[in-house]
Amino acid sequence: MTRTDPADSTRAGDSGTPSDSRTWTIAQVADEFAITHRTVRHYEELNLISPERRGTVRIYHRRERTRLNLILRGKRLGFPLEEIRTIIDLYDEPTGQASQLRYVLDQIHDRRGNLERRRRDVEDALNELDEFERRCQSHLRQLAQQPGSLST
Amino acid sequence: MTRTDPADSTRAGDSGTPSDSRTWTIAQVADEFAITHRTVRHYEELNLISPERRGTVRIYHRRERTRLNLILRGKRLGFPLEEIRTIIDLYDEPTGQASQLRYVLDQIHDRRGNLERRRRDVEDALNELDEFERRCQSHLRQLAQQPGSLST
DNA sequence: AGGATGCTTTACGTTTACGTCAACGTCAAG
DNA sequence: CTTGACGTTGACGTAAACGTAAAGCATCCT
Repeated sequence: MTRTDPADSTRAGDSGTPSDSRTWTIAQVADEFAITHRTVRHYEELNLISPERRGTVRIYHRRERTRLNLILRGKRLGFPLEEIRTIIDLYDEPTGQASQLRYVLDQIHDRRGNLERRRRDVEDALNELDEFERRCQSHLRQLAQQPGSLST
Repeated sequence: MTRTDPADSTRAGDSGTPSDSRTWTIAQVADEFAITHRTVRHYEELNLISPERRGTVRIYHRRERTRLNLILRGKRLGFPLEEIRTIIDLYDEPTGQASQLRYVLDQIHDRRGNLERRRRDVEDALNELDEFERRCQSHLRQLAQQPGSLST
């Protein structure tokens, strides 16, 4: 029950412990993120993460954990993995040239449109749900005040 | 380009034209909702919609359009079709018994939790996107004020 | 009459996102 | 040294959500 939530902030500002060198095994990340080894490797196959290799074994750094957080949130939001990859790749690109930066800004614009529609969809769904609940509850109250209610 | 948006309100209050009897063919609904025949029939196979049958041909009523709106929004939010089915089925159940109503209210509770987390996820993603855009733009301004900028 | 169109069913193909073995390497503990 | 525990690479399986013919009716148009 005491699950250490792997909520990394995207930027590390903790200079007290220069803990940016911590590493994790595949079992540890799979466990903390509540996914399987297979899933972790699958994300690697799709180039969503790229852990270090010590010989043949995979070593996961903070960077991979940050990416996994973004991946899983993207999944919760229903994005396909390929799309998620392009998004999180966007987040840590060199951004050297101005043309490149403008391209990135374009992408950001598209992403925002996408996310804003999702937000509207969520809001609408929640509002409908609320209204429906009100109707159900008023109906339930009516039933409670009528005969034949055996408090089933 | 002049696409009639099939934005039905869930409840019909338009008593001027008792247009609740309009019907559509599969081609019409597929076209208006920008999906294929196959998709429409697929939703029928999964009991997400159940159009009338005139002989062998399918006739779609307002009810099907309402459901299609809910289905497509559910898809945009990343819900699997089976889950969508249980949700929209919930919305038009008999709700006869009190026990049934309580069950429905329970389901509503679960759904709301789910949707609220999605909302948080969307908000977080939007906030990160905004911050990232600000960084990109400030970076772009720096580039514009330095030599070597050939306005690529 | 004879296409051309539109709708139908049947059925196999495809993509995504993993699940599930199988078979093998490796390293510390008994 | 061998037994686990943990890791690795294939490679095939699967469920969801359609795509994509293929082949058959029905009707409408000229």
